[in-house]
Amino acid sequence: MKTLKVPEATIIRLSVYSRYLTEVDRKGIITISSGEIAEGVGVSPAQVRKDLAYFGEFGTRGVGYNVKDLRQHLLKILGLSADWSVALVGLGNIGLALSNFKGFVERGFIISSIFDADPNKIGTMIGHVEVQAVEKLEEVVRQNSTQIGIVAVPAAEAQEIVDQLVKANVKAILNFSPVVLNVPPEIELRNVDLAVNLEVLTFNVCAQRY
Amino acid sequence: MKTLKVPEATIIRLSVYSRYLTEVDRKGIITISSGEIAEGVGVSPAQVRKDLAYFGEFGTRGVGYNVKDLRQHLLKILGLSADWSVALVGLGNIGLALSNFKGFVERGFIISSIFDADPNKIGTMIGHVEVQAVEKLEEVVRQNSTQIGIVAVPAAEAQEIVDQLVKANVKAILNFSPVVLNVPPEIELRNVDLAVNLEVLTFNVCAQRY
DNA sequence: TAGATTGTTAATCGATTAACAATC
DNA sequence: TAGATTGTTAATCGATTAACAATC
Repeated sequence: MKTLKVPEATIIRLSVYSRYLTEVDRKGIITISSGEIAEGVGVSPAQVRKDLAYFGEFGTRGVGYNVKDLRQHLLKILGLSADWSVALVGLGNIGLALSNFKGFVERGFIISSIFDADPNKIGTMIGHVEVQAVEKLEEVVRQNSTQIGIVAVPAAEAQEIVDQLVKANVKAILNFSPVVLNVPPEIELRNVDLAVNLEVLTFNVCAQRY
Repeated sequence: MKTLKVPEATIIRLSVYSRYLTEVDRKGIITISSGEIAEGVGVSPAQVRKDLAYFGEFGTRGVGYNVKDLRQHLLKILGLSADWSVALVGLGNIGLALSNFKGFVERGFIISSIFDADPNKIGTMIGHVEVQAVEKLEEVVRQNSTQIGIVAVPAAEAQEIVDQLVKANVKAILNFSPVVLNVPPEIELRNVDLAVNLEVLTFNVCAQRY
């Protein structure tokens, strides 16, 4: 199969389009044009069509796209046809916030296990999930066949946790610790770096002076 | 002044370099080469030198860069020479996590006001900051000359909050709501979209099958 | 048919990489 | 001086934009 490489920026936009289409669908709108999607999410119509073209032909010339249809296609492309089991490691401020985050459940990300090192937290319930000792991570994650790990532990512990997640056979890791992590090339890793986001803003604010 | 446009990817990396240099400096290391920085943060040496070259000549040929020096230069470039006053709007799960996030303080981001709509939260203290009614947002933010707003409110309210922040003269907004926001062009806006991050991962995990 | 909008190609723009002269 | 490493230019690679033929 000729797998034309898809830019990561395209994937991010597809995710945004799909969420926008959910909203549009809720309003009962049946058909939408690339121009309307573009308007709704703040990109150009050409960009929308180009992004979709990586994956097929989903529209009808002269008409546009069927909202429900396109939405389903996008969810399929993003791998969201079925739920994903997620392991959350670290129940500090950020971990706790993530454990309650509605946006994950809505998109089919089910937090099926939670781990922490603090004895006071172990055994407590977060929703229907019991917080477990971090020592059990590898065993539990492996048994659940959990494919995604979310790392929200202090920077100093992050690499150790990631190593354990890799041993437990997760396929992807979302990291909230502000450290550079090493993983084998077949493991998907993304970093969410909150301070960096603010610093891009401050740079731009300062750059306006020039 | 000839303001050569700097890629956003470069700014993000400068932020990462600066944090890495903080770490290296703590170990008492005096000099570092572009190759060592590259190794430490997972990019190429050419990339490091190119990124720095947008802003000047900070190294010595044959020797490398002075760690403390380069770190200071980077902090200056990123606009981190002085503290920034930040207004946090929304004290739900994510807002609460952000209010306690050490990484902000470390880099000079001081949360100087917090707002929420919930009467039960108004008046409570988060550290040294009293939670205020969201109705006071514009007045307080303006009086504090707060330049950065962080939006962590439900999607439905986000645009309204952003409009108020803009009226109150903030220069930059970091948005955690999964909605597309409209701001005047002079306002810097960045979106942190947690679900999108997971979806890039699931796409890539699924794409491995091809 | 006439109008609208897609899918796709070509042109443009921008970022990364490689190579090397400058120089400590 | 010889070795090392920067700063910078040119080459490559990749993504976005513009334009338009295809077609509903």
